[in-house]
Amino acid sequence: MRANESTGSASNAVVRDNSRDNSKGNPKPKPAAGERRLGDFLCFAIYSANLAFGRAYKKGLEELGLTYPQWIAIVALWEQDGQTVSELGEKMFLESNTLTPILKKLEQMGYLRRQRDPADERQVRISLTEAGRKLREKGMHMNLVAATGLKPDEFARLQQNVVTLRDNLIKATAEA
Amino acid sequence: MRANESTGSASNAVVRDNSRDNSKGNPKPKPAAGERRLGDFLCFAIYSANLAFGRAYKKGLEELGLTYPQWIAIVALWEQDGQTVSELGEKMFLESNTLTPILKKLEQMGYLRRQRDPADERQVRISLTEAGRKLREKGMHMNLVAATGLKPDEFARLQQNVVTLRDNLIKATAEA
DNA sequence: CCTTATTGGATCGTGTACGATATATTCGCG
DNA sequence: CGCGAATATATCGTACACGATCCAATAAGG
Repeated sequence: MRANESTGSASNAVVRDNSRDNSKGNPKPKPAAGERRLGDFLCFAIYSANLAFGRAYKKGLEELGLTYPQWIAIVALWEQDGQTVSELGEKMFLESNTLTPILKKLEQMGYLRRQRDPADERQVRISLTEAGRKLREKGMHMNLVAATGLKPDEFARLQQNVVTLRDNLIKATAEA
Repeated sequence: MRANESTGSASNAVVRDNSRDNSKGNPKPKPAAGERRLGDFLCFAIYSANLAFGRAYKKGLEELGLTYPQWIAIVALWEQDGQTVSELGEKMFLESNTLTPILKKLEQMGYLRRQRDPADERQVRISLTEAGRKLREKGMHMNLVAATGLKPDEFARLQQNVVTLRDNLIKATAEA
């Protein structure tokens, strides 16, 4: 076994502007100065945080027999029933090509119904079944606030910042 | 005939019992106590922000002929060459089952080499080729800071908060 | 040495994401 | 009314994520 790198430190973010310590590993020899490392990318922070959320939710969702996007769809439908696919897609930031398989799966599991709108047969309206609503209740207990290690006000502020970030990105992307 | 789809029985009219008829300007109808709406979930904010980042990067990455995870791998390898698959996985928060196909693709594209470590043939060491390093240079210009609509200090603080959140989640998940 | 356990990657199956495309339905306009 | 454009959803191909599992190479223990 090689001695030099069997337990490499996980990525240490080095934010240059307000260099906060977070020094827990040993610094590795850096190839160059002045270039951005992985830890400097906000997009990577979000990306990896999303993976981390997925893993944190996994256990609770397994008990429900759902995946993460499936669960989000249930929550979104519980808020308002009878949404069309594209309305749901707006909420979830997904399009029909992603949403349709998820919805078909959930329908097959008996948690929702998909039916063409008689007034406009192009549209499909989604409504939770009784089982679907029950599922939403059962998932109510899943609360990861503690796992985030954030105080309630930090939690709320961070969420608001991320939402703003997301909306700005979408706007900028649409304009470009 | 419609494409295929069996949207279930036709016997049920679309019932919109909790129809909150999203007319613009209405105050948000209050759900029962303790019930969180989609917008209240930090995990959903992160999830959708990640989607938004993917879309924002898409254009720039297309010019490089890379996907988002492929690009992250290039950046991570540029930081330190000769990493093993699992070391790279620690940085990217991915495991071999996800990483191996990505690395094989990048190898096939000529951006990196994968070779068994002679000292321990179980390990595979990854090193960027010249083309791979050039690619990293070419991608250097991709900068979405402006698109985030955040001031540099806000950007840095948000990133640090997300990193902390991620690490707390991982810790909490590992402990559970 | 020989056997067994562990480790590092790879493979497989399922489920998202998403661009490109297909198809059905409705709309607009002559 | 008829027909092309627009709309809403579905399908297809590619590429992640990830649990489960397989395999080769090494470590561990007699």
